[in-house]
Amino acid sequence: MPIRILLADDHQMVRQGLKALLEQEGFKVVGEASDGHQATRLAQELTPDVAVLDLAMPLMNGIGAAKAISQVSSQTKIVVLTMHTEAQYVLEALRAGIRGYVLKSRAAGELVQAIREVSRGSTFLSSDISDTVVDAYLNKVDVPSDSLSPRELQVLQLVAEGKTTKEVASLLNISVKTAESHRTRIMEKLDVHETASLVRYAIRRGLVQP
Amino acid sequence: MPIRILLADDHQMVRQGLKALLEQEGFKVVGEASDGHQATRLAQELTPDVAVLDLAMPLMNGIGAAKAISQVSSQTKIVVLTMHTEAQYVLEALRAGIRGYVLKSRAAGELVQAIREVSRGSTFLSSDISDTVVDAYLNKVDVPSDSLSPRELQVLQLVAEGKTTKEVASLLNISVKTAESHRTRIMEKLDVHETASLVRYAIRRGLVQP
DNA sequence: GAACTTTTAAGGTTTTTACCGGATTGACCC
DNA sequence: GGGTCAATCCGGTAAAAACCTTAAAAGTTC
Repeated sequence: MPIRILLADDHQMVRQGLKALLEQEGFKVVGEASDGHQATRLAQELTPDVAVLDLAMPLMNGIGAAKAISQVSSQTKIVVLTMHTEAQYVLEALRAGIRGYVLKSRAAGELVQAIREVSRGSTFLSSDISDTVVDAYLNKVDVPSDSLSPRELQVLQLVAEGKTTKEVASLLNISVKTAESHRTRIMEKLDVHETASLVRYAIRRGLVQP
Repeated sequence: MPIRILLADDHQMVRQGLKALLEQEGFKVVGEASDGHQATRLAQELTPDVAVLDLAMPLMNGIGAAKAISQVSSQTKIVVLTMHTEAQYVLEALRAGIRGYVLKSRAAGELVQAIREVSRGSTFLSSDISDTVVDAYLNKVDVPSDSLSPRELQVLQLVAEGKTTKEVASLLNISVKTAESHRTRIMEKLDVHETASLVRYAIRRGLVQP
């Protein structure tokens, strides 16, 4: 029985390419998503063996999606696929319980390997990444994790994507007033006072792409 | 005889995926590059029928590579592949003589179609691209300049730094209304509709730090 | 179960933006 | 010289968004 895969990347063309590669390797791509929300819904519906998630996705990024998927489909293993080598991203992913971290700049064989490893309970990190992690561990460089709650991170990402408060509210199924409250609290916590600073912060945190 | 293609994208994994897709369609991928310099060298050496170039590449971006390739291999037609829908990217590409502009967010079929069109001398633009741009291009109307005026750059930077319109006005010794109209004009030119997008654009242009 | 954080929400006020308009200047073109 | 056009400047009004204050469930921690 082939390994069943959910593929999430915001670029359809990239997804189709990866799908072609994975199916050549004998995997079965059972679902495709272009944002974190969709990925979560599909994971719940399909309970795939492995979810391959891009880190940079609209509405909900890869880390958020990983957490959400773990809740709705605990047997689904997660592989993150990204262009980012920085320790900050890697460590955040590891803290979120992600067991596979693969760079888009590497050969497709690494993704294949990662999927095989995580699906049998092991871990896989692209080779450049291992050093980063080891270094960070040895030096005990604890990345300053912001004190924002999950919901706040979600709201922050949407704001940084340019969504109005009204749109944020509707996307999260909460009232406009609640969305405003989240936003206010985020600004308090970060001690910033305008949207522009929020956007720059979100970019530094890797929640959205410049 | 199959259409001979040069594929340039800084992510090997994406390249391999696209290669798989294109070869399924009967194209022949004769070369792969991970930056603009390499793409130019390979184009000179291989004289492919079509070069598919990512816009965001290290060392030399897609536009630069397109110009260089036109010089060293004039019969090579160029298709740009990118995630950017904003008017200024499209216009810059069109001015550089690029005849195919395809979004990564669209289906792979669009890339296939684009390659076929440009290789027989026609043009192809992904459908999501700003209507005004397409209109302007197709009607050969004078292409609206995407380049921001000095004043507009100044305003953009201040906005991206988090200054309120009121502050911008006071810093530049103009009325709030004038600052507003500058900002409106900037947004028109860039084809964006919220502050967040302005901030991200300013960061990409290096006007402000994230 | 007391203390705390998170998430939710509302009412009232202030600020900002969107959309309409116009004026002036300077550069460029025929 | 007259026409055109982009850049810069400014205003009014209506709508939208943000801000301030308050607060109540729900969940966590100790």
